[in-house]
Amino acid sequence: MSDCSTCVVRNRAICASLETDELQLLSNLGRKRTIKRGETLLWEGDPAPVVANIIDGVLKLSVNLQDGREQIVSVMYASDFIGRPFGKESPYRVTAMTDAEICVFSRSSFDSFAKEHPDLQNKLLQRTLDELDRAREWMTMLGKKSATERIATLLVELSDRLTVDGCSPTTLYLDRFELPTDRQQISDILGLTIETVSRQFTRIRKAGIIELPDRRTVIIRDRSRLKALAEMA
Amino acid sequence: MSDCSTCVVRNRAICASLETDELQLLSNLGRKRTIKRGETLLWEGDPAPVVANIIDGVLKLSVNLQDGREQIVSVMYASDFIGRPFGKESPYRVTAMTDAEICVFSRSSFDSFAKEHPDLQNKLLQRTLDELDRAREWMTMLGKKSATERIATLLVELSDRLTVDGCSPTTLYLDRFELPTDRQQISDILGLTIETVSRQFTRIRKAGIIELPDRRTVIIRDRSRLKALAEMA
DNA sequence: AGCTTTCTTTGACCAAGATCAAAGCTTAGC
DNA sequence: GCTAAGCTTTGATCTTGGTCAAAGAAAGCT
Repeated sequence: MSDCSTCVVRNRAICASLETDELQLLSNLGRKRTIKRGETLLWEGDPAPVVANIIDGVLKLSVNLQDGREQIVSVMYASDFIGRPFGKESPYRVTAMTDAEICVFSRSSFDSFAKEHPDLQNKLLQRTLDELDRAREWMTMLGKKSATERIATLLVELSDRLTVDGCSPTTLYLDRFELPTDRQQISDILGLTIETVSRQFTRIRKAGIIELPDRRTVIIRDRSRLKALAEMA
Repeated sequence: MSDCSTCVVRNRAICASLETDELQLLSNLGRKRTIKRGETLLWEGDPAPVVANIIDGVLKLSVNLQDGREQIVSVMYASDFIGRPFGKESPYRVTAMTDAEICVFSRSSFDSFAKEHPDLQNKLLQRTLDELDRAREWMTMLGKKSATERIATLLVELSDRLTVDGCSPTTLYLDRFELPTDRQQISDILGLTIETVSRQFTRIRKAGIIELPDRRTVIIRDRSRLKALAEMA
């Protein structure tokens, strides 16, 4: 890879745990790669030959049931870490929701590098714990929340995580952002159908809480009411 | 703590990554503790002062919404690791579903011990990754599966994880086991209501797939059909 | 541009599961 | 043993969100 020191996620990705010279070593193992929207990086059941950092773009992890149903189990953003280090195969499919740029490592070389850099491993552990917390929050949504609550929750999360550079130390929420995906995928994230998603968007829009100038753009007009919707009914 | 070397989960818990002398050190930091069914070990939002290994019994992690709804986000069994090492507070409540025995460490002492034992940390990372996989499988269930599929999935999982000693190398399934909990909690695990859970139990029983000699006991009569139910419709 | 394809919205209807209510069973206490 | 307090099951009805179908809008192509 050319140069980690100028990488836009240098200080947010797991690489942040490394000193300059260690970073150089890791840098030799990885390479930058772009993937097009819709392209699948890892298939479920693959020996999962790679792990990666997301430099830019949005990717999804999904579980696909045999009858064609798909559940998106995670949406990953810039600086997130992708893949299954140490042993196991990837139990889910990893697909780009937008054009994306990632920094790829072969799993075996990453594994052995990690084994020798406890700080990196510690960072990875903390990230995985955070990811687990996020997954469990999502479970609560899928298990207990109504359609309206789910849409509101997703919009709040996106306006939080989709910040242009993502690294503002104070939490910066965007009031206008682009949905990284079409209605079908939103429904797969939320465990709803496309029609229900559409109806709920219309409902929240008519209530004056959001605006939808075009199919991809969301403008939040009343954040506190949106948050209230996300929390209860 | 008295003696790790005779601990029943010695070879399955994260302690398995330690040599005898290291184990002795860790052993000095921890202490055994019993908790009664229904007792809560950690509250959400707590500074989460402890982490623990489960020696025996079943515990649940739950998220409680303000209006009283509860979603159980994980069920933990013997040898599982509980708590949030490194920094963050516990975002969920940890409660015993059965009487249980656990091995507790103060978080600060565990954290510093872990920092000095990369093998332990590596083990913890692998466990967390596994736990993340489990959580995401659960998400698929909550997002996409029908009531019948959910019950069947839970029964298959319980018959797998509730093995008496849990350490058979070949996968041993139990055909007769005790539900660790009442119908209410089953419904909170599955994202259903208590009535739906009851009706589905009746349905599967009448189909001859399981028997329910009393409210807590389940006997699996036709595992392949149960598994088929768990996978699709 | 005009035409096709794909995505989104809206409507009418349906069904799975929730809610409300009551009756059976267990369990625990006296 | 008897009674009271919980669980659990069953039934009747209602609601939310799913399904089926068609009309509108964008985006792509020639």
